[in-house]
Amino acid sequence: MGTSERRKREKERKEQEIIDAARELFFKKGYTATSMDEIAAKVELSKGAVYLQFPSKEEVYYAVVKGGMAIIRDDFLVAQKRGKGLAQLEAIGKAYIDFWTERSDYRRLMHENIGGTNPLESGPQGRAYAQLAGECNEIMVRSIKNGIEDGSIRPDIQPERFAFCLSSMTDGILARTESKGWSGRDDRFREEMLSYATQIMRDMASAGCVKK
Amino acid sequence: MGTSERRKREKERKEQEIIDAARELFFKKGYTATSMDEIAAKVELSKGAVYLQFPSKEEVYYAVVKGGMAIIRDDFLVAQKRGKGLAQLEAIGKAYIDFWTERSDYRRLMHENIGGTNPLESGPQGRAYAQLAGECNEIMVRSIKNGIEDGSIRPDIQPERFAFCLSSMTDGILARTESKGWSGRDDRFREEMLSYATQIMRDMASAGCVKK
DNA sequence: GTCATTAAATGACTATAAGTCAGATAATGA
DNA sequence: TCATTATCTGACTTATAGTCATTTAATGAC
Repeated sequence: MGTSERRKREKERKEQEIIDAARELFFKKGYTATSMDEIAAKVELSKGAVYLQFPSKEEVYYAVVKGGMAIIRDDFLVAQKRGKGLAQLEAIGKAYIDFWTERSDYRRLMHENIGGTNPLESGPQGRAYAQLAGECNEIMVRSIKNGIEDGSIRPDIQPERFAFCLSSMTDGILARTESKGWSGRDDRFREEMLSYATQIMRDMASAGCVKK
Repeated sequence: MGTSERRKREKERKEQEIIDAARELFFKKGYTATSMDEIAAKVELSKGAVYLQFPSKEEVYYAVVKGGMAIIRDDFLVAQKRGKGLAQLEAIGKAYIDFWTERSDYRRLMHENIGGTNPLESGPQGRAYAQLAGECNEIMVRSIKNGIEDGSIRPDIQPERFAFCLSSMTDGILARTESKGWSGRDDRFREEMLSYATQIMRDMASAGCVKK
């Protein structure tokens, strides 16, 4: 019988409905302010039924932000398509900043720090999310290596470390300017800082920048 | 009468006792896992009495981490004392990394993201904390300006922006390596990254690094 | 010393929300 | 028709931040 097959599809459709409802609520009210009861109500299910699909609220969160990370990954792949390594890296940097600038919904959600538990320990959705984040990192590292090979990036740059520092700087700026702690500036300020940060790193990576 | 004077001192002593108890518990179990009831029990007071001193758990948090930020500020002031601007900046960077490396207690606590609300809106303790963070930033900016004036730092560096990017990178690395999301490495990895990050920024700021 | 007034402290209570689970309901297929 | 299995329900448990009516203690005027 194709019954179990259909059941599986049913289950997946329902899972997607929950993710869609959660995304909408998370975007509107934030993660913490959204309750599982609200999500359940939105998909017209009981809370128990939601917990049948996701073991925890955190997993629902990762299922949602996974979508954002997938967009970033896809943008990175496009950015990596043309040009020398340095140009690829610049395009990747631009794609990253564009994403965070344009998708303020994802930005707010992804920087509303949850308990900060390890996604790898959260469950399948957390692992899928971490997987995508890892792919993004690999793409960046790949472009840096390309740049070193084609001579557009300084050979003494360490690809993995440089990529880590670069994305950490961006994330640090985003985290700070999101839950604006000390410097309560606006969107303009964030964009300026992101732009300045990429400029610094570009100059740094560029083969044209050497120690005298 | 010196009564109100004594009362005030009493109140301050009690406040300090609460902060001390909270620090110990936060260090041991983390912010989230520590309840106000536990803090109250530790100082042998009722929860209500604790709320007489602090309007919220968050304010207790800021009262505690304020201590860590004060240490950083003091270390920065010492680091700024001698040498040219670039040497000052390097010493500040080293002090920052040393603090986060040596004080894993403060590091864990200060990077266990709370709801991420604005300290300025939290209350007096939050404001005091933000004040100290601001001072740290000013010290860094000051040293960069010193460096530009004495010729040890590239004149085209923008002090405020550069300082912001530098500390954001460090914070970003710390945040990532603390609640290790994708790259579940160890202390060694964090220290390597922090060291690499400061090296990059030093090279960048150095007057010896110019675009060909 | 007495007592009204003010300050300090108590802890039971409220509110909120994540996660559980015994029992109800619905689908399947023999 | 009915046993079996899958799905769903929502009341319940647990945990904890924050409140507040009530009690207790200190103060100082007389």
